[in-house]
Amino acid sequence: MNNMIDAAKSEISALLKAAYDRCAELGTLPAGAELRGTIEIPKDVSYGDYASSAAMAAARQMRMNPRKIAEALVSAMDLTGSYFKSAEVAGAGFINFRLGERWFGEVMSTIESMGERYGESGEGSGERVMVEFVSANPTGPMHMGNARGGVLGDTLSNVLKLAGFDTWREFYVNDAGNQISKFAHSIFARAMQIKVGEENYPFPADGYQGADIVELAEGFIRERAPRFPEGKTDDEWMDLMAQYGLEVNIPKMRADLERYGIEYDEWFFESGLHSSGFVAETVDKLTALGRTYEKEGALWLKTAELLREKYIREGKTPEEAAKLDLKDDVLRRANGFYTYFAADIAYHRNKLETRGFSKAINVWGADHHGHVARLQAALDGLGLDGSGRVVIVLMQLVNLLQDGKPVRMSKRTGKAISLHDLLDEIPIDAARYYFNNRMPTSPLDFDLDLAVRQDSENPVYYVQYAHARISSLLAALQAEGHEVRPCAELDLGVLTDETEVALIKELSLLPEEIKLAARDYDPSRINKYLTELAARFHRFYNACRIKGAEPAVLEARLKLAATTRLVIKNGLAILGVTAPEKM
RNA sequence: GCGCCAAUAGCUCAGCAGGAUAGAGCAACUGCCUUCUAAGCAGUAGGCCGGGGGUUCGAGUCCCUCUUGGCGUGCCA
Repeated sequence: MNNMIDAAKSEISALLKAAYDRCAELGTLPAGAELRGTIEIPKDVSYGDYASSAAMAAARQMRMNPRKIAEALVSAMDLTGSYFKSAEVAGAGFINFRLGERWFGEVMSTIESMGERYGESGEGSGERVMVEFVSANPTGPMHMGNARGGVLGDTLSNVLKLAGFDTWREFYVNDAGNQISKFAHSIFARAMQIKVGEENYPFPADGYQGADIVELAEGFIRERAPRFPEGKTDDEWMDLMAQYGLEVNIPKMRADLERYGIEYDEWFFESGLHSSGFVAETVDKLTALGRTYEKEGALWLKTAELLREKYIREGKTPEEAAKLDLKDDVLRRANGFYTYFAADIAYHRNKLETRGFSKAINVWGADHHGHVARLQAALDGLGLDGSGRVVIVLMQLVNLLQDGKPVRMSKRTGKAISLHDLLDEIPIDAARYYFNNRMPTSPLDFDLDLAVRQDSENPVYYVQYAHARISSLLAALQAEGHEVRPCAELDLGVLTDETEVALIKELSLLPEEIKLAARDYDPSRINKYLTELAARFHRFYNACRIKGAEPAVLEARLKLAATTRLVIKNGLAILGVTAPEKM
């Protein structure tokens, strides 16, 4: 088994069950009970390595004092050949287990045999899931929120893959709809201003103000239409401008993301859903299912009805559901165009039905949370179980700070700091670590002055330093003729210092951390884990010298250091952060 | 009004499907390099876990309620 935490826990379950069966047979405990209770790792090592609360959980059912139950179980327990060297009763009825040499040896040999794949598990059983993230509007540069979403989506994809899911990364390109029309109008206005003078042509009040729009207008005239505005209607020009703008912007986005270490399996274009008729077909299907109605020339989705059904399925009473203040949504405007919502329903139908992903996982900014339940309910209405299969990871927004004060960001006024600029300022490793350093649900303050600093203030260096330190250590010992040898040739039982034991236990946690990060859609756990792992190593390093130790101890410690380096490297790889040999 | 997310040390945040004495980093103070990288380590100090009820053998964690803050509630995306 790769996950030595699971291995230890399942052995405890088996030991407890065997002990209980024996007790029931002997009559020391009442028969017919089911053992429950948690098995956990106590915070305080003086309580052992694992603790079971089974006796306390069984107290009521057996009508016995929990301590008496625990004592009966422990005295009937046979630890011979197990991972544990002792089990004892403590506190109100906890059974505390202490790990023995066999378990520590297996942790080391598991990591050795798994190598770069250590951390993998089969939780996902190969299930195909899509992670859609960033999906920024291609009408301008990506901002700090996209920078966070990019790291979150990319890292989450890595975590899911290691947890056994067949993961697909996708960028949804919103190349249709109102934003694009506004984009075209903005470029058109800038182009006119170039031709007739800024004061002679008004810029639309809701247009994109950024300098990038002026550049697009200049580029368009230079490369595509030196004679603009002659020869075509305004609408024709605008179509060409939108097309040109996307042709320039999308490769730029792709390049910025690649520089950031993010690559997608697919860039999926919204326009394709419209041109293939899939949006219209999806809306028609909802209509055929009786889920729409017409009002004031527009076609509406009965969102309120769908949401009430969803909430009742999830446990609300019909009375509670009836009280909620819910609104319907327009799918097709009075002008005949489909809304973004209609396209989004079609897109998710495409993910789940056409392409058959078992889950559609989306990283969204928290400001879109109002759409989560609506989208799920709409897909429920199509019979696709949107409530179960559409997972939205809501990410709180980024507050940019400079000189300790918030910087107001707005794409419309062009005052945002772009991802592109950020990557010019801050090392990729620091940015990737920093943006993944908080749970998605927690707002993130991005302190420009702090992130720019390339010193120990930046937590990524703490982890990287441990890796570099080990690398140089291994090199120094290699120069003296000491090679890292396989577990089979070593006596790892000599690793008895508390810092050594604590380090091995920490090494065993990576697969478990990945499993939990995947379960909770929270890759920031990996940052915390790596910080803790690095801390355990630094403690070991300060407490135990390797050079000059007894040969058997030296070799075991050398192996421990090399194993730690591998685990740090695997962990940093999940984050897309490099593991330097030197610092 | 309704809905979503939050509230834990001076600051920024952890707290793993409810477990034993609530943790880390930063900031403050004290120590540790003639020996493997001091971007490191050891230690001191710092808390009615927003208030109040409830469930439980046991609550920072679950439920209800109140208070405060962020966000949302478009024929925008």
